[in-house]
Amino acid sequence: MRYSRVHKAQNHEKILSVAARSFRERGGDSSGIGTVMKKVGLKKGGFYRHFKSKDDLFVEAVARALDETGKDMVEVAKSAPEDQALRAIIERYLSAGHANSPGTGCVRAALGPELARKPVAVRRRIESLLEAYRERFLPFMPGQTRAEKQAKIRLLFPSMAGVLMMARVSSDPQRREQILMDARNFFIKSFAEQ
Amino acid sequence: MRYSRVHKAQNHEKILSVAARSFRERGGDSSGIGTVMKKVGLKKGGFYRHFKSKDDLFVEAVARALDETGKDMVEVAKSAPEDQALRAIIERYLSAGHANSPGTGCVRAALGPELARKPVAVRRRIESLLEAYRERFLPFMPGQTRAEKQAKIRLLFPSMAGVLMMARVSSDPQRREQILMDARNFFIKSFAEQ
DNA sequence: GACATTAGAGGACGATCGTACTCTTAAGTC
DNA sequence: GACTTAAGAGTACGATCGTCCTCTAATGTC
Repeated sequence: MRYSRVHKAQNHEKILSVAARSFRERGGDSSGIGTVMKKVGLKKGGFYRHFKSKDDLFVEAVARALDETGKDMVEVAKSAPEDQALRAIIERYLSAGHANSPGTGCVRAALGPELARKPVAVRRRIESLLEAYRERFLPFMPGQTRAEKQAKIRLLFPSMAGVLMMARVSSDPQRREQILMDARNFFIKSFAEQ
Repeated sequence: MRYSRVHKAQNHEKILSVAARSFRERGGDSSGIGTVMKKVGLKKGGFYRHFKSKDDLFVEAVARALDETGKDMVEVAKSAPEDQALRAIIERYLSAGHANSPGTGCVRAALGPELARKPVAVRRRIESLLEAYRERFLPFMPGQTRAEKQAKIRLLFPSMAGVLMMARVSSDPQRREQILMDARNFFIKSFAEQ
């Protein structure tokens, strides 16, 4: 039967947030439409009233994830002493908490190679999402020109994502923390000091 | 019918090298046993004469890939002037060629998050493969102690992998090259100079 | 209040998945 | 040369996949 517009909007929200988490936790391929809908509490029959295709959901979920993590990270930066903002960002990104919860963490570290394999049309949409994400961090980056700051962001986040993603491979928590600590020191020294 | 031991060994080789490429190109989930066997020229019926499970093939394929890329990278380092070895490694890793051919490139950048999602037993096997990989690069790393060199390798490769993986998302070759170039400069300055 | 629209259920589509059998027939062993 | 072993084909298993269709009943519109 037909449901109200607000009811639909609520379900749309739920699908998006469940998908954003499920994709990051299991990977896009292992996280089917059926599974996502079931976790929302719906049957898969109604999926296509909300999204044109799975790739469409994927992009929307990535957008949602980037928005959430970006917002969170900016908050962390803002609540730090002004000259410590970037350091706070790095410490948060390379924290044990982030490493232990990919489902609510950075899209790059959870889905990077998968993004690269998507068809060009999808990739272009994702690129612009990433650009918007980077934009948020401009105020916290050192550097003279805007281009200089942008270049640093384009280097810092992917690098940290690589470290985080490989730290997650490690099965030993102690070793994992060691890796993250070394990385924090390195990135703080390279980006946040002077 | 039964085939000879050398015949089996040859097919084993073929399966492994096809899988190593296919996994990196399409991701483990999108690269099924049937597809791999077909590309080898066999039917999937015989697969389990060669491997216990798909995860078993996965680990073996990762081993193969790490061995090949490690060997290649070490060669690059060795054929460079001695004080330029690490620089040569970085330049090769962050080259357009590497970015454009994930199927023959670094496992981290192609399968990173997927590795992190595997069951612990699988992850442990992969960890030790990565350790062996890192071992190869000890001679080319600056640093006083062995621990110091190891720490640098454990930081450098994942970081570069992150950059490479995100560069692959970019649909514009020029932008991609810009990202890689900036990263080369950064990593050379941070690791290969002084 | 009549009427067109639509959210979601339910089910079917053909494909592909990983795994596990049997069967044929040649290889390896003695 | 008789006998055991095993490589690979072939097939079947139950699941799951993304997508599309029909049906229902309530919603939004006039």
